[in-house]
Amino acid sequence: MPELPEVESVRRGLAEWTTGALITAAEVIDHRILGTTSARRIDPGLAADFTDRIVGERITGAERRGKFMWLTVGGESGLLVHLGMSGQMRVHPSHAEVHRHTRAVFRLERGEDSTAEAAGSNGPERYDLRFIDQRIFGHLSVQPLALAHGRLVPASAIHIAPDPLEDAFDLEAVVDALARKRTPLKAALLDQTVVSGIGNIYADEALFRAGVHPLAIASRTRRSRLVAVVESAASVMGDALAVGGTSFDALYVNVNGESGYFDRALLAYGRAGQECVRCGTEIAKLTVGGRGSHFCPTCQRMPRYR
DNA sequence: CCATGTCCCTGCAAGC
DNA sequence: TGCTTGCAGGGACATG
Repeated sequence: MPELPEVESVRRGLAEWTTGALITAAEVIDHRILGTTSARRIDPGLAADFTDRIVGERITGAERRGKFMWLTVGGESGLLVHLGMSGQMRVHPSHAEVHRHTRAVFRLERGEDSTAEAAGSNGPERYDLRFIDQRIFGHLSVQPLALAHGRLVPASAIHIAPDPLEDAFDLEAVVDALARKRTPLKAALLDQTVVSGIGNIYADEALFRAGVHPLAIASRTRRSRLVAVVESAASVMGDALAVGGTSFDALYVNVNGESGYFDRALLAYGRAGQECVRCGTEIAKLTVGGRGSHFCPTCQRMPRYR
């Protein structure tokens, strides 16, 4: 399940493989990956419009805010890529066998100018960029860029808060936003308008490391504890990024198809019934905000509110 | 405005 | 053995 560290690993690969490349062709194999949930119903014009907008454009960079990632194309727009829970962006030789869950294919061309057929030139390098998504929770779209929190981001991502790895990240602002939430802290951490990039795995890990119960009400939690939770989220995601991210169920791989190793470092997520590494208590699991939440009942005490 | 609920989608695992 | 059911999850949108 790609969260910030996994998306950043993919972004780095995309930056390396696609910057400066020309998009010479694009094919949408499954139109459901286009647009948002309402738009993805049935709109035959969408796929044609999508490909028309990017074919012939040159990719100038790969950027990310939280779990939203985009390739800058033609200077003024972005090819937004959200991996959802099972999306992958893979770089393949054009002739490579097409994987079963491939939903879109972009043909890229990079390197020498096609006019330069001079001495010893092999011509431009050609390869595929493929969007693969088993569960179709991910999506692609071409968006105008708009200013939000000091950066140009795709229009549909302007409501997203900066993530902990950005210059614009403001710990005090995040804590202020959390303090206004009357919801369980776990749910507030997953709210991408408060802080972006945190998903279910790292929310559980951050709460465990900070020793805070997932059901603690954000607005009733001491600021010092909110700070600890947010700092834990930032550090645990940084640690995960350093080893290429988490591949809990093999749905996440980078552009080269490689998995990350952080699943071995998870202390709470997916460990229900196992012993807490700190105190030996069985890790418990409950549902918060519709998401499975793993925690240690001893290390993460539930406050008593009056 | 804010909080909560529903839906989208597929593959796997558990249960009968 | 083979079916059905439940579960996993991010985010858009609807509802209270």
